[in-house]
Amino acid sequence: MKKLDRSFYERDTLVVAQELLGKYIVHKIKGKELIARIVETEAYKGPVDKAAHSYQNRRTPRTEVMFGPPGHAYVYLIYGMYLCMNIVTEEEGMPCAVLLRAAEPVEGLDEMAQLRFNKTYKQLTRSQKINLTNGPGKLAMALNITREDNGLDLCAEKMFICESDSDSNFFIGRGKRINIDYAEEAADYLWRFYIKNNPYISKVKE
DNA sequence: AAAATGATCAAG
DNA sequence: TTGATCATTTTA
Repeated sequence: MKKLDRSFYERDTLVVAQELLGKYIVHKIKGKELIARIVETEAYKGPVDKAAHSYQNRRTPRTEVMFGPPGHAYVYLIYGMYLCMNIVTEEEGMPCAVLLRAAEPVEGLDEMAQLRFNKTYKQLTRSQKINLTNGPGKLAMALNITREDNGLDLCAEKMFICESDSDSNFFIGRGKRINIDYAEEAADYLWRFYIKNNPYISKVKE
């Protein structure tokens, strides 16, 4: 598997969000590799996007990493309990990112099961296996992503994204982003992307 | 349907 | 300093 380099991320956020589908996120943890296949993403284009934390280039301690170079992790706490994993995109100074919303567990299944449910993978119910990484907070928990990972360079060794060498044969679905009702007209942008018919995409309320 | 839970940020 | 808000998940 070949690691993506910085030029992959230094492009339009909508393109990066779509092209991240089917790629593998790898997190090295205590000599083990936790690996999951990305199946759902959302684009956040700060300068023009009312849904983004960095809307109108709002620069605060939290949004600072999005102003930095692409290919870094933007990790933040949401609802007081869960972390969301994003990847900074576009050129330095453009506060944009892609939220990783869901993935398909590939390697390190026992570690993920432990992190999510404090069980071995074998002990999980069918429902729990599906629920390991099918939402942004769940994904971050299963991959052991923490606040310390905020700002981490994803072109380095600890955590990175790899090309899929197989299974890049899928259709991409597109829809409105989730839980951004406050964002007025931006709430209707079709900036959420997912692999059609993949069982690990997040639950969407109708 | 609603609780859990705490950082964040703009207003006062 | 305060308090509303929140790119969610779980439980009931």
